[in-house]
Amino acid sequence: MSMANTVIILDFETTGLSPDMGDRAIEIGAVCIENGEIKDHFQALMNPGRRIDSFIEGYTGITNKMLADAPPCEEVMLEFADFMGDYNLVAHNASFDKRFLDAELARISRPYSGKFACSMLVSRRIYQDAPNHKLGTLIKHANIPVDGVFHRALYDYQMTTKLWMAMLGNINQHYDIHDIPFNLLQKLAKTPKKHVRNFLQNW
DNA sequence: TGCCAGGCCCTCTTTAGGGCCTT
Repeated sequence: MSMANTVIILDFETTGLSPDMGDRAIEIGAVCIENGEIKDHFQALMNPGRRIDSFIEGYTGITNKMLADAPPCEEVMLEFADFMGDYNLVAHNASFDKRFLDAELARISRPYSGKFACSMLVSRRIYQDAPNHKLGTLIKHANIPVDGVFHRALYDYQMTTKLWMAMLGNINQHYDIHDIPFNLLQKLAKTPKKHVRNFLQNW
């Protein structure tokens, strides 16, 4: 198995926007993708040790009752740390998920060496004419079918996975780049939009 | 329902401000 071709796509639901302001993770959903195929997944609610407000209940679909029965953050994050290992990571607006991953893993003293790529930054370059680059909008823009009942807390990581696969397929198809390496996607996320075509054509 | 934070990105820019994304 090649580590370079394996990535973990993840999504956190949290009590708010900033771990520096005391916010905690309340759910983690993740998929392990190896050579473009889903190999494993991880999904768990976690109890942050205090009640969440009604906005977060409505926004995520996660209730205080659900969290009361969930194991504590520390227990879930230990299991997730084993799941993610040192693989590279993908998230939609990765700077957000990275802050929470760093904060939660620091609490249990679990360092990791995987690097992040951001599906939102890549989408701003691959789908430059999308109305906006919210996850739900991109799913519609790319004509990606969404199966099952939409429930944000449980399905965002699956939609991110479908979006990520669609963007890899787009690059593969339009630029004939096979076995797209992780560092291509990291560099693409920093490439000025007007230079994206040249960047990919000259890869 | 979001004022919080932070990185990206555009522009009436770089001696800055504000919108986009994430919960």
